[in-house]
Amino acid sequence: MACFPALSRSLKSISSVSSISLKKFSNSFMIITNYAKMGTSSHSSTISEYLRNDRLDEARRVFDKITSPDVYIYTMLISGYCRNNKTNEALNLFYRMPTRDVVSWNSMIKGCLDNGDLNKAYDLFNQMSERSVVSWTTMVNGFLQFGRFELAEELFECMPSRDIAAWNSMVLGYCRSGRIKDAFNMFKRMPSKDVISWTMMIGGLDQCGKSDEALSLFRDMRGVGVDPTSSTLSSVFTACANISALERGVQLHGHLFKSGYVFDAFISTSLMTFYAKCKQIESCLKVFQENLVSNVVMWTALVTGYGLNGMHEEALDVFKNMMKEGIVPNQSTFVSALNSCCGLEALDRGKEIHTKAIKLGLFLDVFVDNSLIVMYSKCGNLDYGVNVFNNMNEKNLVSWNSIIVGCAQHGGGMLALKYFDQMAQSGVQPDAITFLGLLTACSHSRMLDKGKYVFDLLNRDPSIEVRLEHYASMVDIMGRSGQLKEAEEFIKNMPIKANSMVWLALLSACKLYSNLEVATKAAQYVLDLDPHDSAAYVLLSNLYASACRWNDVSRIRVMMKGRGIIKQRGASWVTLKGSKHVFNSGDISHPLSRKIYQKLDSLSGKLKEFGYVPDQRFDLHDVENEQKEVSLFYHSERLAIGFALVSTVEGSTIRVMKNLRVCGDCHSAIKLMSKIVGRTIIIRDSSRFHHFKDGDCSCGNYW
DNA sequence: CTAGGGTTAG
Repeated sequence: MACFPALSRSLKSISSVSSISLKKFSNSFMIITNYAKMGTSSHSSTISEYLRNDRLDEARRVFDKITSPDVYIYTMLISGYCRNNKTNEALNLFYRMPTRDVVSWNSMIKGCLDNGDLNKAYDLFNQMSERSVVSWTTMVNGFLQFGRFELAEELFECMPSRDIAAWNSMVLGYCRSGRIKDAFNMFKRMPSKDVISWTMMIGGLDQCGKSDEALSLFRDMRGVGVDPTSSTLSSVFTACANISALERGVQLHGHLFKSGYVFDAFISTSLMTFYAKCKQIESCLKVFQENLVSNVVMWTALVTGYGLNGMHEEALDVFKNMMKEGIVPNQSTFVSALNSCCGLEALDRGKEIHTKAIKLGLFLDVFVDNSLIVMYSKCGNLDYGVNVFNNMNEKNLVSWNSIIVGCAQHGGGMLALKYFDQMAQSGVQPDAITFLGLLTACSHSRMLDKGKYVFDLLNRDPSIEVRLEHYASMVDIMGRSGQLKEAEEFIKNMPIKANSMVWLALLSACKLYSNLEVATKAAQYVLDLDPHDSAAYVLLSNLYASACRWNDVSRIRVMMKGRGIIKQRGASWVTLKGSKHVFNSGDISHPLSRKIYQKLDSLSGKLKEFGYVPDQRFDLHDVENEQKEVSLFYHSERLAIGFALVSTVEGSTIRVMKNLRVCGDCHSAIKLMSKIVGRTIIIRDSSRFHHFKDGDCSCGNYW
């Protein structure tokens, strides 16, 4: 209220304007307009044509030639300036106008609002001598858009007359800021509703996560005989998509189809997304193919649809095809395509798409850049992600979260904290994901004190809900530092009940420190809470094995068998020139197998010279239970590295992905290998990235 | 396209 001390007073005087006088006013004005139009119609159409193409300077040149431009032409130009964020030019013209009508005032007010100047807009509004219902609605909308709900309400209540559009503005304003209850009250209060009112309310409910209520409101709407429009149906299909209401959506789709409904791009796109989210990718494709028009949004929906169904190759094919068809991808398309690169862990493909984004001038788009950061870090190239991040003009919460999480996954704990500092300086408020990233960073870099500090910060921020993931991460941090008892106490003192994830973090730490006593308790909790968590069995079994408690080892194995728990088979892969080369332990199926084994054998000789002694414990009962008879030297990650060594340029970075954890013996061997071959070897295992370089690993040997 | 209210991809 502080900004607008005069509101209540001015509203009182304003509200005395009767709707009757407003009507008279606009009628008489229409005559003037039409008269004026006749004299300058040729100029007016030229200017209009220029403005349509945002050629402001040319429009202005024509305008300047007119000796006495009428209100209509002035207003046209003012609106043109406003649309192109040139409020000052618009205002200059506005003040220069010999006479102003209600439309020019309204245009100017809207322009100020669109360019972020609420004060100026309200100033103008107050200066008006005659206001139409549009003036009021524009101003109400302004307050709503700026989150000034009290002012919007006050102004709305003061309106001398309200039409449906005015009411709809209130409903929409509330919906857009998540005030769904207020929106619904307003909706119910409306003296009469049109299809737009219903549509907005349906869409609003859906966007607030109340998709089922949205669908039942749609039923109500049909019950009172209101016919849906394309907008309504789009929102309805989106609601069906959001709650995977396959049957409901299919029914409606069929019904519309049978009634000969003409599907426009909006409905088709929402239908596609509906089918994609319901895992009906064929139907999604069918809608796409059957639609007569196709635009970038529909193509993007198809790219995303394949991505949602895990068909990332297909998604990228669609991305390629759309460009072949001459459709120019936009930010959203790039976001989806890059997301599929993540799904494929295909750094090369990601780079290609990055190059295309640059060519299309989208390299400073915050959404594209955020996706690039995630893509690069997930595909194993944090440096490129950092580079994108550092060059961004505008960074939002997602940008900061992406870079912090990226650093965390790559073991860059200090870097993550550095970015957190910068984030605070930039004034972006952290959220639950930021803190999860920071805690992961501390855990992966074994930073106990920093971790405690971060956790404390999190707890002191009342706006962020501390979730189980945060607790699990904190347990991880304490556990990796060997504070097993403390971690156990911490879990017992949690304000919310720990789940299996939290106890599993403790169990992992017990494995690291061979603490059977705490491990037994932790394992009990994990298995009680989630009897199908195979990780818990594996950890426990390995713990018993390293303590040579073979009876317990076989007891666990029997238990697993009885409960039908199968350990995942270890696999590692390298993506090279778009193809993925997958290796299992002892694999000899790859065409280059002979060369790979030769390479590894010659390397193992050198490894011994560097003092490497194979750790047979991992051979007998390693974390992934790769076949015992297979020598340690041929674990899947080593085969993948061998492949990369014989297929890539000397000195280049090697990137390997693995589905399980790297075994301890491989970890020591790969460290030395990185030194011997003079290569950086980056391995992403099931929980993080390891950067092997010069005989060392970024994980500090705890992972 | 001289002014106010709704829809699709992310």
